[in-house]
Amino acid sequence: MPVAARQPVAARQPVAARQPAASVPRADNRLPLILDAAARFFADKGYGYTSMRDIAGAAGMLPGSLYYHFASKEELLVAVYAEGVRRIKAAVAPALELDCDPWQRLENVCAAHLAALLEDSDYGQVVIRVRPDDAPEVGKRMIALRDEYEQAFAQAIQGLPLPPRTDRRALRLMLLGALNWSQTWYRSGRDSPQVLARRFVRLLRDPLDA
Amino acid sequence: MPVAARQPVAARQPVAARQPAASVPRADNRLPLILDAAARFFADKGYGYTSMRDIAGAAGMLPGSLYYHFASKEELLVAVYAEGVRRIKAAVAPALELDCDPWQRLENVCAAHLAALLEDSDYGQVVIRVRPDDAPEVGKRMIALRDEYEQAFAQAIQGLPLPPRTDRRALRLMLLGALNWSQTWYRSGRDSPQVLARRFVRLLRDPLDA
DNA sequence: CACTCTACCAAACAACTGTTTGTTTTGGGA
DNA sequence: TCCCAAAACAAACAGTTGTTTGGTAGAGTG
Repeated sequence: MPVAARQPVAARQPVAARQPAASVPRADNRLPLILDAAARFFADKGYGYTSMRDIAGAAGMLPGSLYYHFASKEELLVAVYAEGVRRIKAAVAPALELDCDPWQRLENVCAAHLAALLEDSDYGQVVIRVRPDDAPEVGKRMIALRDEYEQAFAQAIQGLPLPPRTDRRALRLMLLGALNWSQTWYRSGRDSPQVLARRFVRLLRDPLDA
Repeated sequence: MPVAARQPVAARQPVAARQPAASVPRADNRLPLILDAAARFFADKGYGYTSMRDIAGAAGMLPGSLYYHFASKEELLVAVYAEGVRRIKAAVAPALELDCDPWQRLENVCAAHLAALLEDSDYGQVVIRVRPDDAPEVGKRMIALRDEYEQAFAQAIQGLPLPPRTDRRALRLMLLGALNWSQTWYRSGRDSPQVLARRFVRLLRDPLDA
């Protein structure tokens, strides 16, 4: 699937600045359209199973035209991925800052995380679905982006009043894993993210040993 | 990536039976080699990112030769997938049948599940890594195979002495999700499956609310 | 020893891949 | 109005993909 591996030279005039003057983007810029289309395909077919032609077609343009905006397919992926992380962070942030019971806060954070992952937009799904090593050239950047967010999640766990010697790292991995894996079995219209978050947190909070 | 989509006609003489007599397989059959190679590639590159040439090369034969044993790439995948499910089931079965404390049994089941998933062989990893919809033609069969196993897992949870009105379904989804997602962050040589299983089960069992 | 399938080789097929190149359209500031 | 850069087109490139076809070495059986 790496197919070509010709020199990735960078696009003609990427999205970066120029020498002389303003380099003002135009109003009819279809870049957001490209990102939306890419996000949709990456989310429900996966990165490798999506071709540049799929994306270009959905955005109403020709494959080659994408390379005016992105130097490569992988660069397009990071753009979508970064936007995905940004959205998840934005969805979780309010819940994180709300001043209330730590357990309630965690539940809200989980609910926001789930909603961003399962319902809100394709961007969020991309972050969970696409593996960094699907795009070797930019994998490290993707991991960095993801870690950045997970730190925010860790913060919600750090605030919990837990018994001494509780393994907070294990707790984080367990909860985040359970949430992320829900992409596998979740069906829209049944239990809402809010309800699921409540159940999961309650399972952790309450003692199950009779 | 579906590339061709020509008529899948089925291989010349698949692995099925013949009309006249015995159809005795030969001793130097390289079929297991093919399966092993496929499992290895599927496990660490993913289904779509693995080409028939990759597999054939690793098995020391030509791409076309694979079609003597399998009618298509997707059929090869189900074969590997089925073997993967079989191995996970086999790994978990002893723990499931052992007569002991239900919580201890669950922990053992989780440990076996994790070991099969992370360390034992590539076959197990394929079951978690490859999504059924990566292979549309055989996706349903893959789901059926996976469900078959998850029922066994549900059995371990059914045996737990839980407080009334505990949501066993949520508990199963949560635990299984956490275990399966571990493929993302697990690094061999650090905490063993046994240790991880113990931590996870304990987090559920003990009350975290101080 | 002759025969029969099993299991493979060798070579091609058409479709599809990411990407490049040169050219053209078009919006917005001067 | 002119003009330039932004943004897109049109067409090709070289390589990879899953798969098919016809042929053949060589075990295993009688």
